[in-house]
Amino acid sequence: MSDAPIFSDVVKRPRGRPRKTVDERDDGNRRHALLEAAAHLFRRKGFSATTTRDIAAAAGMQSGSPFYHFKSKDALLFAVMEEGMHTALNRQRSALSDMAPSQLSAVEQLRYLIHAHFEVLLGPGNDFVPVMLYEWRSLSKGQRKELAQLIADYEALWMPVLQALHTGGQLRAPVGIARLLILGALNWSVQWFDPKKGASVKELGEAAVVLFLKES
Amino acid sequence: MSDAPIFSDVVKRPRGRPRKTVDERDDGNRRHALLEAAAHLFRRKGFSATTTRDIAAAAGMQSGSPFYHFKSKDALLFAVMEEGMHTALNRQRSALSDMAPSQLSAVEQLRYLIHAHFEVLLGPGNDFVPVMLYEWRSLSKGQRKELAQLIADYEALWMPVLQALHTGGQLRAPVGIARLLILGALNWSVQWFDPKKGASVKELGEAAVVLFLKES
DNA sequence: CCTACCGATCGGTAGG
DNA sequence: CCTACCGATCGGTAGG
Repeated sequence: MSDAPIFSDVVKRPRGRPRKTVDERDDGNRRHALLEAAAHLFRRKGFSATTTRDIAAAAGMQSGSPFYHFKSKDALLFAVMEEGMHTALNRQRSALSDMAPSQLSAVEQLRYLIHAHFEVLLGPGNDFVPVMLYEWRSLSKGQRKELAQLIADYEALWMPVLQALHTGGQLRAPVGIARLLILGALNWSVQWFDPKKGASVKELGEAAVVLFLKES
Repeated sequence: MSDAPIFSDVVKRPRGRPRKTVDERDDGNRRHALLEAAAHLFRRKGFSATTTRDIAAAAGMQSGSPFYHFKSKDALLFAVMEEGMHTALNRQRSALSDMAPSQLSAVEQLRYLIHAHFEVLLGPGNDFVPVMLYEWRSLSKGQRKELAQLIADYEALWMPVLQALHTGGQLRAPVGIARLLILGALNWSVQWFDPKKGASVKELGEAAVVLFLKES
């Protein structure tokens, strides 16, 4: 057997995992693998109890490598939450624009908002939003302020619908408090919802609609 | 002034903080000071981000002293949660027994349950129940199992009331899901409630009653 | 309940 | 993105 390499590029990758095609290059791919791993672990064990070594291992890297992609553990948490909020906002905006042409009733609009909210929250493989909901205290003041804008945008989508329901008599509680209580009821579901038993996400959404509205 | 002690017990306490009366002895006092400090810090920073040194300092002790009262940091967390659940259960049971003689309507019973729940959750200086609600994942399997019984007892107090409301047509969602959604709406309030602004605990309770019931 | 301490782990970095 | 490593911190303990 000859020691001489036949193709020069054989020499060029002596170590590392093989790369199937040119399109699978590491661009933002590795970075996002870290985000997925971080979201999963932050949710399961909490931010503080998760080590950057855990995250690195889950993404198939060595212990120091996450810091090539993120400045700090904090920055990783922030990036997870930011992606979670963008997912939720995009999902909700497309839900609202879908129904704009048909001019649905306020009741139907709330139904859409609730179902979309549950889907983002409880859908398979979406750990980003739960982390956003349950690790707020781990953020710095500056990070909170930045995310607060996205949260305000999200809540603003609900207000006109709730206001219309209040005016129409289907929602009797004060609108501001109603929003907090309703979103709380929905958000708390990440603590107990189990897709493998009990109600489905769809059934859960319908139960919520029926619970909050005087008629539906 | 004579150097000779008049009472022999003056000699018996050469060091330590002065003790006002015999009744204020350290018995379970120091232990409970640790529990209070732990509850406060676990709530504010989370279990994992709180060090046993933080807790010791907040209780006026040295770093190793908490382990004289508790076997481990885990045991401290468990004790905090257990006390939280006992507080909630006792509060709710006395609320229910208060109204038994007068035979209130199911609507009034739910009103009592909701108000009592908010008071325990949002009342001043009660960090025990919030820790119970938000640090569940930090417990071991065995600890979870032990607390699950107390939680089941607590939830069982709500079921007959919700069932009666469902039968009476004031609550249309399935009773099991309704309980989860309602308690979720209430529990989430620890994330946003601020006694210094917005609604009071009482107003919040009334808003919740009005939100969930078809008539009230 | 304090003093003094240990072994382990953790976030992060230099230099490639 | 890996190797090798540092300084700091942490839960817990022995012995009083």
